[in-house]
Amino acid sequence: MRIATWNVNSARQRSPRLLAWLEQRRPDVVCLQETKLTDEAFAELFDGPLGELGYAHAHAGQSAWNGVAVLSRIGLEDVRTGFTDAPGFPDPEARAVSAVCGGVRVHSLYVPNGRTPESDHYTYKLAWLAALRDAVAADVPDVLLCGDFNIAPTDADVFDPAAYVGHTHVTPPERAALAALMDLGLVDVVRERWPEDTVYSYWDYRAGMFHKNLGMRIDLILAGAPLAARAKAAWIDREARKGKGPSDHAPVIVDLDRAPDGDIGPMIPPPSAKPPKPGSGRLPQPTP
DNA sequence: ATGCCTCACAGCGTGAGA
Repeated sequence: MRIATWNVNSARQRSPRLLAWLEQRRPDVVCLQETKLTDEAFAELFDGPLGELGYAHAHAGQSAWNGVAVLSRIGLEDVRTGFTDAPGFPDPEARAVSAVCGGVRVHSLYVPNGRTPESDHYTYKLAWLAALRDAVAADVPDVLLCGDFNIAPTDADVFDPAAYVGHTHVTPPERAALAALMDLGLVDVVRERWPEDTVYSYWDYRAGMFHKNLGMRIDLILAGAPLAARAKAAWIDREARKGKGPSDHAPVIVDLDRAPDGDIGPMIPPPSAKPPKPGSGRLPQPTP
């Protein structure tokens, strides 16, 4: 089961690349952000092409700004637009949609940008994240939170932390809000897979930032622990950021292994088990 | 070449993105 999330920065502008990418990567479930389309416009543009590729879709949009969707070719049930007590700015915005796909509730999220730490939009961002946490708590652990979080979880997720002092995306309150969300029992599957690596999902269009690999990792897949344990691969598809007419974000992809049908036994020896004598096994021994 | 910003809406500039 392959799940992906991609801030496409206008589904209309990205249409050819999005459809080609779906054919190439064949994800089972895709979360989109910044479609920038009304539901009617999205349906007019994508009902046909997505149907041909085997995807059903749930879109929550508005004119010009925001807009999120879940695409699935493994079932799309119990669609929910927005979430309980989601704050607006001041009116509700199209920043969240979720559906049950293959037995998992998948959320496509576009967290408010925040603009500057002094702005009303920043207050809105924190309130939105707090409400999201309360709203999704009941979905854990069979849940995937996918999307553009507009937060770099740690300084390792920013090309130059010094360049972002005083800016949004890296402030302690934003990171605390993300941490509170993850404290529900969610795992950042890409960082878990690449603990020491430089991995970014967004690069500014300007000044050749992508080509210098000066970016940020702000697009995340947060998985309930049992789902995270099934992750066989988790990566950021930098290929989709190359070439002509890309989004400024790259897709994030996770491949989940099939759920075990029954008890497949412990994956590691219990703590009480005696470790084998050094040199007694065929596997290389760890070096201190 | 991975190659130096893009998008929407308005209406040929402006605000937003992060």
